[in-house]
Amino acid sequence: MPKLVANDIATMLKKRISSGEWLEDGRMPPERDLAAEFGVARNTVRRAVGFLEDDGTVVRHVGRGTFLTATNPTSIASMVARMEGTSPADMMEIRQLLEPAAAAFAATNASATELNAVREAHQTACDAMEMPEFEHWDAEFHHRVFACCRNDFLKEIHNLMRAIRNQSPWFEMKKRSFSEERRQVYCREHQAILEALLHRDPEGAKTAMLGHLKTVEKNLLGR
Amino acid sequence: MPKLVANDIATMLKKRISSGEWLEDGRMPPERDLAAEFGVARNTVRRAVGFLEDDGTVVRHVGRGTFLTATNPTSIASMVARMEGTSPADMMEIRQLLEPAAAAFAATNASATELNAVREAHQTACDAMEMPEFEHWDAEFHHRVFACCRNDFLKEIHNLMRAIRNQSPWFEMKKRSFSEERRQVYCREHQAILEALLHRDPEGAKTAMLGHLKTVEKNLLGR
DNA sequence: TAAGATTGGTTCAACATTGGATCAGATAAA
DNA sequence: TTTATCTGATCCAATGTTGAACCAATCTTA
Repeated sequence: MPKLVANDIATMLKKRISSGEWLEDGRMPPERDLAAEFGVARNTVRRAVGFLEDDGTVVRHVGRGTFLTATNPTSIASMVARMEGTSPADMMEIRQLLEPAAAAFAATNASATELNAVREAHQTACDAMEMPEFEHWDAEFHHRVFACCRNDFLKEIHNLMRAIRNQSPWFEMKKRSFSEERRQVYCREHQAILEALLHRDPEGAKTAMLGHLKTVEKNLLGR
Repeated sequence: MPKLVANDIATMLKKRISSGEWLEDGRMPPERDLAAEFGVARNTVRRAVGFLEDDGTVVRHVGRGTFLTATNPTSIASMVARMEGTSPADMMEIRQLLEPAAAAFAATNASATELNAVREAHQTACDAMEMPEFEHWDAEFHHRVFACCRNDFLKEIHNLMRAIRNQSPWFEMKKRSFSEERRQVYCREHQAILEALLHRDPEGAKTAMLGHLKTVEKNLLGR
């Protein structure tokens, strides 16, 4: 039987792909380069890459090159797209993971002006009587707490969550669950968080935030 | 050197935009200037700026210039762009928030087949001797732990973190910090996590994961 | 207001790179 | 020998970059 070099090259390529090579832009070297690298004719490389194409590992475009499908550059966009369909239950679970920790960070790290911004958002929310306005300053309160912790990535995750929650199905849900009584509860709970921040009390801020989020979850999901 | 210069220029421009350049008046330099600066033809710059226009980062007006629209920090595209610049320190902080919790979820929620997948990733990583291959199965181990918890949003956040860590500066950093000794330490720590999962021990999984991430942080950041 | 300069929009031809396709010949296994 | 595979080569088609020219909208200046 002949040598089946193409098969070997295909498995080598697969190994290198799965080991993270060419992940940066998802683009493989030209067939001519691979042929030179493996010391083999281009036809053989073409056959090997053809196998990868057959099992969907790779896509080829004339004039452009060969690209990995597993890690194409649209993947970040597609992740965000999937996130947009996040269920309220999942979201609340993650908020209860992140926000208490953020509050604790904030209690130790916040500057005076940042704390002032938090207080201001809290105050404005308490004064707001209309649901959309309250809603906005409520979100702003949480946002400013995140702004206090010195972690940019955490801030961006929160921005992402906020963007998702601002979409229409969420808005409807929040509107349904809104009531004057609940608004007052939220204000009291925000007050507790704020005071813990002002007292530079990480543990207090953490538990106050967690308690608040439990309330929000109960109201939002009705359980 | 191959093609797709326009792609590279587009990502460079995005980076510079999200790093706050040209924020004063929101106006980018003329295409002719950019072409000179990057040392490419204006057509290439036009194509690159065209990409930015496509995803809404920028608007163009004949006779006036090209202007940023991303002064709106809540746009998803700009959030993703900022996340891509996440520092290793920030990333590790968030991993230490999320992954122990995910491990705890996994210990209570995972199905037998999911746990088997985790074990398989662990085993393959332990057997891998090359750095890129170990790296890949290491990441896969963590990924499969996340797959066990029943929260889709959490999974997507982890995908996001993984995508960020797959970018070139991170890869270099991981390569520098890699050593055979550390690989063995990671294997032992993964083993501990896996065993906690198999014993359905949320607290154990949580602390094992946290300990592991502390080790990774120490190795990666050198402190 | 009018003229000129600046800037993005459009088109074109030339060239380089890259995957697609084919063929004749060499090599090795059945 | 027959058959499948690899080699080396050539040509094609699609795509990207370059450099240039010209147009149209806008701004600046006289």
